[in-house]
Formats: sequence, C-alpha cells, structure tokens
Amino acid sequence: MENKKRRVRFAPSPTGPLHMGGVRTALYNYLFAKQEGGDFILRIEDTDSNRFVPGAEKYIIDSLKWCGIYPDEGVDAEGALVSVPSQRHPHAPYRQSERKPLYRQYAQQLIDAGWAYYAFDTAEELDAKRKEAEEKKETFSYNYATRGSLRNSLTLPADEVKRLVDTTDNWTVRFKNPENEVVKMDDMIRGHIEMNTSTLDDKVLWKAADQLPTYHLANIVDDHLMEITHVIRGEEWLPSLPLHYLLYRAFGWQESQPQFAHLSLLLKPDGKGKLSKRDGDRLGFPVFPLKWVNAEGEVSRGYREDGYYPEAFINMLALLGWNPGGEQEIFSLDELVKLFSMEKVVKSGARFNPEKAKWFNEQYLRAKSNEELAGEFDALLKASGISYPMAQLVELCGLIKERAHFAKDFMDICPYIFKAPTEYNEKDVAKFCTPENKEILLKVFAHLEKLPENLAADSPSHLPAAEAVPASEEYLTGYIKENEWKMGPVMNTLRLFFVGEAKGLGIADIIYYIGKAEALRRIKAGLERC
RNA sequence: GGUGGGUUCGUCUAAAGGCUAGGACUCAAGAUUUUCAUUCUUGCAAUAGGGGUUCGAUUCCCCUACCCACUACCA
Repeated sequence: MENKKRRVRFAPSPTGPLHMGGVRTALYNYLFAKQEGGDFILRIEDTDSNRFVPGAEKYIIDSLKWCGIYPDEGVDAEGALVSVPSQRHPHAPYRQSERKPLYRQYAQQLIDAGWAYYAFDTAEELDAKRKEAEEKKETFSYNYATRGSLRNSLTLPADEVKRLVDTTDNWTVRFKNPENEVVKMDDMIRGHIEMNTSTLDDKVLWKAADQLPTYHLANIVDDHLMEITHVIRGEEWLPSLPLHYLLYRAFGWQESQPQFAHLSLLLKPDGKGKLSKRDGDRLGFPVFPLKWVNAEGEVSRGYREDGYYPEAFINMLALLGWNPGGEQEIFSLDELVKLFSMEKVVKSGARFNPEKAKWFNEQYLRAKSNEELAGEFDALLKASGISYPMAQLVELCGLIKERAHFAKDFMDICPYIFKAPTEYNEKDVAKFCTPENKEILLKVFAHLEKLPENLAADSPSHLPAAEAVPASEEYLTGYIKENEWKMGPVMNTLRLFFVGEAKGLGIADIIYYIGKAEALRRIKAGLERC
C-alpha cells in the first residue's frame, strides 16, 4: 500500500472559473504526487447538468497550464475529448458525464447488498418537510429515524417499488446509513477523527431524472477505478468523509482505499468567512488566476492579466497554509516539489493578504534579467506606439525594476523618458520656480548646450564605476559645484522641468535616456512657463 | 440549532515539553541619496480565557469563548 506509486487527482466541477483556493488544492496535489514521481490526474466532475457553465472546463485547464501544473492523465490540455483509454489516458474518459453509464451498476450493487435503497419522495415533498421542521426549530434529516415513514423501497411493497422504478423517473437511490455506529477515520493533516453515523443523513447517490450519480458515488467509484492513492481536497469535504469511508466498505474496497488529506480554506483578507469573488471586487485584487467573463458579461480580473508572474502566484499560494520550516520564502516549483510535506500543512484557515501577494511578484520581478524585462517593456511601448532603442531600454529596466511591483507598471514609473511633461506639480512649482533658480537654470542651459552629447549626461548610473566619466567642472555636477550652488534646488528644478514634479530618476540618468536635445527643449519650456 | 474542524504579533507563519517566543508582509522612525523610490538600521506588535498534568507548558488533557465548514436529487 505504502509502496504503491502515488496517484492523486484534482477533480473540479466546471461551474465557473477556478478560484485561487482551487488552484492551491491542485498545487498541493501536484507537489505531493511529483515529489515521489507519482501521477497527477485531472478529472472533470460535471455530474450536475444544471450548473454546467460553457467554457469553465477550458478555463480550468488553461489556468493550471499557466501555473505550470500539467496533468499526467486527464482531460487533454486542449480540452479535447478523451473518451477512449490509451497509453496516455489509461483510465479514460476523465469527464464524469462521459462515464455516465458506468455508475448505475455500482448504485445497483449497493442496493443489492442492502447498502442503498430507492427513494420516491419528490424534491417538493422533502422541501416541505424541511420547512415544517424549521418552523418547529428542528432539522429534518432523511435518516434512520425518518426513512421508515417516507416513500421508499424500505416502506413500499416490492411490486409497487418495481412499478415505480420501471415506469417513473423522479426517484433516487439513497445510501442507507448504519444506525449509531462510530466511524473511525484518519486524515493526513488532522489526524484521527471519529463520527457517529446517526448524525449523518442518507445522501442521494444516483438520480433517475438525469441518470447521473451525485458527487459522493461518482467520486468514490472513479477514485477506485482510477486507482487514486491519496485524496487531497478542501475542508468542506470533511463532513462527508464518514460517508466516503462507509462507501468504500459497502463496495468492499477498503484494502485499496486512498488516504485522505483535508486542506483548510482560504479566508477573506478582512472580516469573516472564506475568500469569495466579491472580496476581490470590493478590495481590488484578483481571486481567479485568469480573467473571466461570465454569461452576463461581468468581468472578473485575473492574476495573469493583473501582471503577476505565474511563479510568484504559485509561490505565494504554496506558502498560504504550508511552510517548510526555515526562513526562506522564495521557492521555485521544483524546490516546492522537493520540500513539500503533508505534515507541515497548517490546519487552520489562512487569511489571504493581497499586499504580500504583490511582494512575491516584486521579488520575482527583480530576479528577472534586464533583457527579459526590456522585452516586456518594449511590448508595452509598442502597444502605445512608442519605439525606443533596445540597448538603452535594457539599461533603463535595470533602474526601474526596483521601483515596480509589476512589469506593466514600467510605463507609469517613467513616462517622462518618452514624453515631455505637459503640466507641472503646483507645489513643486511654488518651491522651485524662484527668480534665483531661474537665473541659475539659464546658465545651466547655456553650459549644457556647449557639452558634447556623450558628456551631457554626466555619469548615468547604469555605467560601472570604472567607466564613469571622471568628475570634472566640465560636466553638470562639477559645474554646479564650481559655482557653489546648492545641489538640491538646482537638480530639483531641472527635475521639475524634465518630469513635471520633484520625483523620479537621477538627473544624469534622465538626460542620458532622453538625450541632450530633448533635455535642452524641456529646460527651455520650463523657463518659459515658470 | 445539530455535527465536525480550528485558535501564536493586524496578516502569513517558526518554535514536535526547555535560551529573551524567531522570520516575512504592513506600519513607524532614522541613515544614505540631487528628489522620489530602492537599500540599510532600528522600532511597534502575539501564544483567546480559565482550569489541570509537569521541575517546566505555545506545545499534552478538560471547560468556556470565538471563528470556519457541513447540514441539497450542488460540488
């Protein structure tokens, strides 16, 4: 059992975009499997025909792909139909809707063994019972106490049951929970758990109306057939664990029953409750890996579109509820695979912190080469119709990457490199547009005009110290010092003219990146407007 | 309401009965810089409460409080 090759599955339901909590579940499954060279299987649990959302399956696959999580088996990366078992897909099909004919025989097997029964109560009848109980401050439960007085194969005569099963189609198959028995379970994260079967209700396993199983049946049957060794899923499934244990027993599959691990949920950054789509809209951060537009045309932002690198997203997600123990926080996917352990998964829910998510991206941004970033920047510039020499763009990226959270911020950090400011910050104008500074700037203009292009910029910071132009009165800083002017006011007045406010890169750098002619134009314009 | 799970700085977490409870994010202060940002230094800040067990509890047990999930012919 322990020596068997690990086989895990991620089994989302295509009812909408994949939540980042779902991505984390997929990630933990993936890390756990890959650590020992196991298989990661992607199965689509589309047994709820009412909630099916077109495009959701493709979204899930694209999301995992973006994160670098590729299934070994399962629905194809292109979402192509995999309905025939093959070497690559030995347990196909991987969509439960395509496995539809399979489940009925298993439901039948449970009925024959006395572990399940037919139930003929309509949804309306049961709703009425629930409402009635609610008014009396009680809870209606379809279980050992009530099943004897409801319309099912335990109470109806055999010929009537046969007639209803054969001629009607709004019946279900329900699991027959044993009465007052303690189910003893083990969870890899939570340890030993016990639950009394009398607190459970008789879950619907199969519906005649659409000839489909519910989650519980489909899940257990498929996990068994697909030889899943470890079920790693969200905490919301913990309450149905006893049912799943009982199902394995009812089928006689205890020997190959997988081990279970229930992950805590991702909580909203503020207030109470689990992280939801609304929190992202309200607080201004993505909840989904990729952008999603629903049928009503509502747009949900995605981490990808917000400018996150998938490595940063995955890194952040991995550390939300798991920690290898040291003080390192930046891990590649490969490192995560090596270090992951289920014992180190945190039991309590993790509140999501959007600030920290940004910080992770910043770390990855800074680790990128200037060349790579320049490629991203160049694409942004081209999109706004700007072309700029690549060699200088690479140098510029070295400077601005320390100022950015995302590569998409590059343009906002230094728009003045590509375009002269159209307006000046009023406070800075009041501070620096003094008669004295104007007089000095007039002289600086004249001095700069005389300098050759390659020296106008003084010593831009991209140059290694050894290649830097030696300090000399010939150049800008030397000229200022020689005249015993205060460096601050002169530089900031220049910056006001170059940038539009007293912020931004060093003056030498700005002159280097905009060129002497443009620098002179901006000083001239500044002096006129001041 | 019932059942189950959980609880260390504001947040993510470390400390598997034993140093002054450590790190990161955020925030604040200082240093550096021609400004801003970066960088560096420093600081603020926690074992939910109460009982036990023990020479010694963040750690083990019990109670309380609070939080979360489930309680569908959804997953």
